[in-house]
Amino acid sequence: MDVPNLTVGKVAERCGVKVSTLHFYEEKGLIRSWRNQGNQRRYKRDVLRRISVIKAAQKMGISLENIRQALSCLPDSRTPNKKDWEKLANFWREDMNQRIAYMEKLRDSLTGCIGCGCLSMETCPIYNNEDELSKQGTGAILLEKEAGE
Amino acid sequence: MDVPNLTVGKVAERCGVKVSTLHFYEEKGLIRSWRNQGNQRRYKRDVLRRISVIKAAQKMGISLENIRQALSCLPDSRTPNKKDWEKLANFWREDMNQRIAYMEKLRDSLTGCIGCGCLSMETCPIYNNEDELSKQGTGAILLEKEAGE
DNA sequence: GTAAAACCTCAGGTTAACTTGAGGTAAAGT
DNA sequence: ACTTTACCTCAAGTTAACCTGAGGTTTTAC
Repeated sequence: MDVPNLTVGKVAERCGVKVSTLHFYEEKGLIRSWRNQGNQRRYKRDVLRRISVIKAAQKMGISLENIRQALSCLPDSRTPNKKDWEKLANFWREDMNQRIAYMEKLRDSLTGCIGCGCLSMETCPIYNNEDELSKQGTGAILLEKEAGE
Repeated sequence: MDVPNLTVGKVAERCGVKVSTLHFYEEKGLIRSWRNQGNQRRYKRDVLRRISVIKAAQKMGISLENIRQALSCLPDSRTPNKKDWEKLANFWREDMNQRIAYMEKLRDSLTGCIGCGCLSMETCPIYNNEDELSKQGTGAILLEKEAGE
C-alpha cells in the first residue's frame, strides 16, 4: 500500500477548489507539486491539510501573502507533523485575538459614535482606534458577505 | 450665518480621503452633491458624517454596496437626525455580533483543528461553521494588514 | 486682470485572488 | 485503437475600491 500520489483533479475535488486555484497557489508559492513524466502535477497527501489551513486562514482574514509567509515556516524536506502545525496555530491565534478585540471595540463604539455627535474624523474613537491598531498590524477589515445568492 | 457649503476639496481634507474617492462614492450612490453655476460640486455638512459612517462601516468589514443599501434608508429630503443614525447603528451592531462570533469560533477551532487530524474538508468544524454561517450572511473574511509596510 | 490653485470629465491603471479560454498533450476507459 | 476525460501553459478577463493622468474650465488670490 504505497500512498497514492494525488492529481490536481483529485486534490481540487477533495478540497472543494478549482484546479485553476491550485495552479494559482502553486505559482504563489503556497503549495508544491512535482511532475510525472507526462508533465502532470502530482501531490503528496499533506497538501490537503495545507490547503485546509490556507482556507481557514483566509476565513480569518489573513491574506495569501501572509499565509505564504507563515507556511514557509513549515519544513520543506519532511512532512509537517503535529508540532509544526501547532506552531502555526499559535502564531495565528494571537493575531485572531487582536482582530477580534478590534472588532469588539468597533462594535462598542459604533452605537455611541453614530448616535452622538463625536463621529468627526478627529475625535471619534473609531478613528483613534484605527491608528493605534494599525500600528499593531491590525488595520482595515473586509468581510465579504455571501448571503442568499 | 448661512451654513457655508462645502467644496470637494474641503470635504476631502476634513475626511482624510482623496477627491477622487468622493467622486467615486458619488458615482456609487453613497453620497450626494449639487453643482454651482460653474459645475462644481457642493456638499451639505452632513456629508461629513455620512463619510465617517462609511469609513467606520468599512472598517467593520461591510462592503460599499451594503453600506449604500443601509444609507439609502436615511431620509433624502431632510438632514438625518439622531434617530436615523441610531437605526443604522442598530442594524449594523447585530451584524457585528455575528461577525465577531464567527471569528471567535474560528479562533477556537483553529488550534484544535490544525493540531489534531480533523482538518479534513468534510469534518473540520471550520468548514462546517462556514456553511452554517454563510447562510446567516456571514461569510469569508478579509482583514487587510497594514503593518510596518 | 492674470496666474495659480481648485475643479471638471473620462479613460485607463492598480491589487488581490482567482477564473476563463484557447490551443495542445497525456492518461484512462472500452 | 480510439475516444473521451484530464491535464498542460499562457494570456487575458473579473470584482471591489479606489487612484492617476490628460486635457480643459472655474475660482481665488494678489
